Amino acid sequence: MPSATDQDRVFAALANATRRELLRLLRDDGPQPVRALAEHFAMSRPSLSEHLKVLREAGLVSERRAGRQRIYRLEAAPLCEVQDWLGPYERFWRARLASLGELLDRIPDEIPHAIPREEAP
Amino acid sequence: MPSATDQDRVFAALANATRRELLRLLRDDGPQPVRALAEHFAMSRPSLSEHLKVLREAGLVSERRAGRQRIYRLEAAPLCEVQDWLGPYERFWRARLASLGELLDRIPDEIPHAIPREEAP
DNA sequence: AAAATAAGTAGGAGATTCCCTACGCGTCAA
DNA sequence: TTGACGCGTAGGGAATCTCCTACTTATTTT
Repeated sequence: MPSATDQDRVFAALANATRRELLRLLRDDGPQPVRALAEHFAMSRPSLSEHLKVLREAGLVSERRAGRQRIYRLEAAPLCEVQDWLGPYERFWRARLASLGELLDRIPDEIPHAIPREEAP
Repeated sequence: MPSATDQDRVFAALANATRRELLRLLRDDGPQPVRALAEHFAMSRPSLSEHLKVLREAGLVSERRAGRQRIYRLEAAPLCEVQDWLGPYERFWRARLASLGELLDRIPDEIPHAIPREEAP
């Protein structure tokens, strides 16, 4: 029954700091073999291989064989879909930031009254 | 040891279709009590309560008591942070879409050669 | 051909997820 | 005050996640 959707797989893949760091490395340092990626983690290499598998199945990375290495490469298309998913929510945080702005604007005047000192009896 | 970060909690909260649908309902229909939300799901109400708890702990919803109801409300700030996180990846899918665009531009000319008809012998 | 290298797979332990039913707590209505 | 209502929490079961240590497979080097 619980056949995960594409979106489930993408968000689940992103819900782990190790996998997000893998994506960052592939983004900042370009395509790399597993060995090079593994140097940045305390984790065992097989565990890292499984993280890469999760990213692969979410479509977030692709793999190319080169001799006995496998070069992993960032695939950003699913992230584009995440951004599309965020779209309809955007106006909500814009509204919230706007009212925070107003609040901050009012503070200089209102602070003296916001926390009134107690009077001695 | 693996104390989840804020970002872990947000992505994990989003990695479930029920919770994403809850967010959509709060976005499209505004703040609501649990009962109203529950009408849209086949799931038991206590299970839904736990999904709301996950969303609460990710900061994606807030709760206000009104009599014996609890009104849930969308809090979009963490989604704003997701968008910020996406920022550095944006150029990757733009690059990819651009080259897809080029490809599509070439198709009208190349299709006749792309799948050549077999000649009769 | 044998050894070394790169990386995936098997299998398992412990934690977490996601669903359920049963129950407890506070609030409103008779 | 008694009962009904709205919601959360407890506890449990099945599945999944995340890590590990072997082990296998494929390729390159000696």
